[in-house]
Amino acid sequence: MERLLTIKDIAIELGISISTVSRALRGQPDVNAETRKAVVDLAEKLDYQPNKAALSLLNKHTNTIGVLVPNLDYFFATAIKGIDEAALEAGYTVMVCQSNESYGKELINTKRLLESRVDGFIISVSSDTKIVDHFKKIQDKGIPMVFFDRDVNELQAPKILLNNFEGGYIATKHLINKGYSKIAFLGGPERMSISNQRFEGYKSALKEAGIKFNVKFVEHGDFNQEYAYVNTNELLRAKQKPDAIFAMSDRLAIGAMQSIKKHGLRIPDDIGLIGFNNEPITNLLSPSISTIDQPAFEMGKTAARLFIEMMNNDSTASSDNIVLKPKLIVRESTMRK
Amino acid sequence: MERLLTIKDIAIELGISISTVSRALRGQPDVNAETRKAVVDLAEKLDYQPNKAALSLLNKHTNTIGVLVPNLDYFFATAIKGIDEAALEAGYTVMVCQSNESYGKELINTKRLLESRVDGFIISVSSDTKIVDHFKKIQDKGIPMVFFDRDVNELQAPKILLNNFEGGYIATKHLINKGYSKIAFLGGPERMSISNQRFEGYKSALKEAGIKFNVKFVEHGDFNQEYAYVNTNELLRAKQKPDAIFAMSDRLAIGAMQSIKKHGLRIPDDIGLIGFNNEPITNLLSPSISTIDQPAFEMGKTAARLFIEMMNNDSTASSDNIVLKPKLIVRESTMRK
DNA sequence: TTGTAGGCGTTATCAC
DNA sequence: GTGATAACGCCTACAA
Repeated sequence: MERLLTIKDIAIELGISISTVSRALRGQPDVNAETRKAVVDLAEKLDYQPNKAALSLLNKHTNTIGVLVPNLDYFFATAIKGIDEAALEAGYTVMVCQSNESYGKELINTKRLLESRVDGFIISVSSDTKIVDHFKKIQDKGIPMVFFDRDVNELQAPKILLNNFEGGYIATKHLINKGYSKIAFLGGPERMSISNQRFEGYKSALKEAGIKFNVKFVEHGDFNQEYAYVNTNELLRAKQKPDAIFAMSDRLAIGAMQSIKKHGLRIPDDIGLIGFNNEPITNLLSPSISTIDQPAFEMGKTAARLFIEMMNNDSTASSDNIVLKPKLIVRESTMRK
Repeated sequence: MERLLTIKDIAIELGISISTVSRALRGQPDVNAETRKAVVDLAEKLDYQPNKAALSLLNKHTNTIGVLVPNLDYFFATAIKGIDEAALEAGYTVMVCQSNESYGKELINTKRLLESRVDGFIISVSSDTKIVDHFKKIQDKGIPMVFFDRDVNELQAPKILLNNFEGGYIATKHLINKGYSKIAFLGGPERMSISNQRFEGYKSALKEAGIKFNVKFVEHGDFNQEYAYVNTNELLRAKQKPDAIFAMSDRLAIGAMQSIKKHGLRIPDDIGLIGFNNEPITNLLSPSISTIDQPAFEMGKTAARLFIEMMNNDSTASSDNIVLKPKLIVRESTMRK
């Protein structure tokens, strides 16, 4: 790589000292107007860009936030937009890494971000992550971090979460209100906090309605559509068939929908279906899928703001959780006559 | 931010010199085995991470690729996965910035990436970008860059493109083969290369089939679904109605579909519809939408590989375009009996 | 108003 | 085998 322009080059060109150039460029008061103009003009003409690495070495901060996400699907892409916006406002740059739901990749990314000396982290852990020592180490170093969407019980750090329990509760209750009673739950990986919390909400709504919880109506597994398809097949092949399905994500709901259609059942008449996330696609499918809205953009923005606040107050220890409210979105897939 | 551990700390702790620590950590041969072990163990224990900024200052490179994309929708998210994968293999880190299709944001991002001293750029320009001086400046500095997906005629640089002309051609030809003849084109912003190339392919297919090109069947506009909805309304309200629509993106096709349904027309019987991109959603809608597949992951991976090759050969001037082939995906929306 | 010197974390080049 | 030292690009006392 070519050597890029430095203030030294400008100084030499102009026959003045480096410090004067530095001062002129940063608008310090004690610089002769002419000198300043000469410097600024030349810098402009030569398209000078300060070297962040040098700054970072000097200032002990990079003005960079490391963002760790499991993937770039609709939810996270939207959340990142929110993070991006808030970060930009505050003069921060964002470095995004995706783990692809893999613990190993998350580890590598964490290391890289640490080497890049990001000022802090905004994290949503991979579903594959069982031990969180890599995050504990970050904390030990006194580097602030904020978690969002996916909770990590083992870690004391500020978290921006959705009230997943409530989400599961209102989804299930909605199904019950619509007259469904044999409600199945399509979950994510067993240990996943968000999946489990939604599951608890589901059970709570059943209990409240006096409906006995039935283990046979519960399926757990991976995060993808194919899995949901297979598991729904199983539910529909069983002797005891559900008359409604609450899927813990829209992706899973779509997989379920495909299975239901393949079985020749009608939604919502034969079987009700509700998802979670309010991905735009749920409104385009036929029938459109009822779901629980999760304010992705707002979550990202809030996470970034909280992070920036922490940076400003130097309070890396804040551990207040911010819990956002889920919202029921009723569409055709649960509108049984 | 706290001061992070440095090799100096390790040196002091161990009562040896900084250079020895450096050598030990980097596995240089001329270090006493015991010394090495002491250093490595302590570094491990204290979770030492080298400071990239210092390295970068010294080495004049950052091992970082700046990636500039218009957004994080399905296509770009997938392409970024490809870039990521290839970059990781080669020891590069990726910094992703999205312009939100805004020229101003693209400018800011370019500047930031430049300040971060990325070793080079992988770029897909915003649809809003009319002048490309900011990219010319990068070239002038001798920093390598690779473009993908969206072409920029004014710039001489390697590009990974889809054969958009061919894509437009095969999409239109498919409609013609299915018996449609009054085929409308739903385009993106007027100046956009990809939109225009697809448009040319469309016209070429019409001509070949002896179908007279009709300006009234052409709509241009923004990139989003709502726009496509409005413009399709217009097409369907006109005296001369099309019997098929070729939308230059799946997003637009979805907007068109909503409009068609609202008008009470049946797809594919009353009106045929084909999109472009092969977003997964097109296969889930009812009817499923025929489309043109664009190998997003491969494009990203190829772009990154080309970039890395350029870095290794120090040949910043290569300007071979790599043109990938589009593939027709036939689904229900064009399967007229 | 301007210049000099020291330092941020790391490596490379010499010397010992 | 190990240790000083200079250098990377920049900023900030301090000195002039």
